[in-house]
Amino acid sequence: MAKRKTYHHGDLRQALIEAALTLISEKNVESVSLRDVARRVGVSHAAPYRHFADKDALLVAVAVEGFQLLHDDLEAAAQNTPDHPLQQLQNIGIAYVHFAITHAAHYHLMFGAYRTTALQPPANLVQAADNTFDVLVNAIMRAQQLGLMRSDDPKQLALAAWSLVHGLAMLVMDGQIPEFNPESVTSLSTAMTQLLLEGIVIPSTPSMGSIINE
Amino acid sequence: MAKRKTYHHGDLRQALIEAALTLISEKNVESVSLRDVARRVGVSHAAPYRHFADKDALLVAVAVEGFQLLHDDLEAAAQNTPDHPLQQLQNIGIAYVHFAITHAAHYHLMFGAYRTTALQPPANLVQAADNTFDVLVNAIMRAQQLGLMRSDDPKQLALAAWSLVHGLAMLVMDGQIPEFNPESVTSLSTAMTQLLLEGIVIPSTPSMGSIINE
DNA sequence: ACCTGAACACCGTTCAAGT
DNA sequence: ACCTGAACACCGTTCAAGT
Repeated sequence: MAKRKTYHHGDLRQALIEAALTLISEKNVESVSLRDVARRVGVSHAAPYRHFADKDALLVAVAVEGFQLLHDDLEAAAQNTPDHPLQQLQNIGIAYVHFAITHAAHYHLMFGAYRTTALQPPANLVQAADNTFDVLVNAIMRAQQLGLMRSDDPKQLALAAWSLVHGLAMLVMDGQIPEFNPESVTSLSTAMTQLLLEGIVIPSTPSMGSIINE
Repeated sequence: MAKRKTYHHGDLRQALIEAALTLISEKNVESVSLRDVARRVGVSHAAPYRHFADKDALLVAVAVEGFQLLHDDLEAAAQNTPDHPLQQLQNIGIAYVHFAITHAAHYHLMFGAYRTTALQPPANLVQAADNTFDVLVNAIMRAQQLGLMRSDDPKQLALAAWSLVHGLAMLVMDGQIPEFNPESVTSLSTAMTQLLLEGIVIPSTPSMGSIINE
């Protein structure tokens, strides 16, 4: 009892972040108010302003934590099959989509939090996203070093992969895809990443290799 | 004068949709209030409820119009090069990203409007999205008929393409990509669609054709 | 330093009442 | 039928005041 009376929570800042995440997971990003979060923590509705400039700043902090979680998931997926870079890359993609689906509200927040007020995302959010992106870039560079992948700019290749899994995750989360049952998501992301790896045109037709270019 | 006094606007419903789109384009989706829209049209803040169940219903109507515009843009892009299905498919992808960038606020609304209250998007919104998606599916089926493309389920192939352009558009709009100047977007979407067409692994290595599969 | 409570200018939504 | 104006229960944010 004595400990808890000390002007609240020891670390109100972190408590607010965790409460926000909990509430967002229970409902969705848009319908969580800053006053909700304060109530949840047991503090007045003005108290958060001692730790965050405004509601957006709190949401950005939650988003940054999300990118760190995603980064760790992707790294773990990469470590599972370090021997085969192409499998590794595909596993990263599958883990990416899996994270988005199982942390839907959090994931949405990660890419839309700042937009309430600011036009550009804050620097630390972009930084956290870049760190995550680098897991992809590194896997692609390893594959290139082994001669398994085109020697294009690895950032370009990684952007294609990121776009694919990000778009797929968004479409699934937004209910735009019929096959939306949680189990089929893995097979779906497996098929999609496979298509990007191999290409969707007929591969073994030497005579048409240049038709696409120009 | 006489005409405009007739209990407002003739078609208040359509006037609200257009005013909402204008305001959303000027600011962004989140910061536009239903009362703003009513003010813009010159009507009381309760008047919209004669035509829409709630704010979400109005936003969904705006989103449906967005999908119709996008559908028409994609069809136009497909008609430009009807002779070569692969070029056609790539042009559709480029036009898709171009639409998203040039109608950023509208595009965001199309994929996030309903989420304020509902968990699943309303049926007419999904229908409008499906019509747009079919432009992609049809282009892929034509390419398949000419033997230019894998004979996988065309919906699967179209989903990969949709995921790619949707993800790319989202990342660009969210400021997550360094190369975000408007001119380079076309070359960026050209490169990305090209990668999906051709694949990102080294194409001409017959001995490793089965490594990716399991 | 850190938090509170009242206050301000807004919301979305409802509903009796007007024409 | 279609719209209004007041009212309700909320917001995000600010700020003097308390400990």
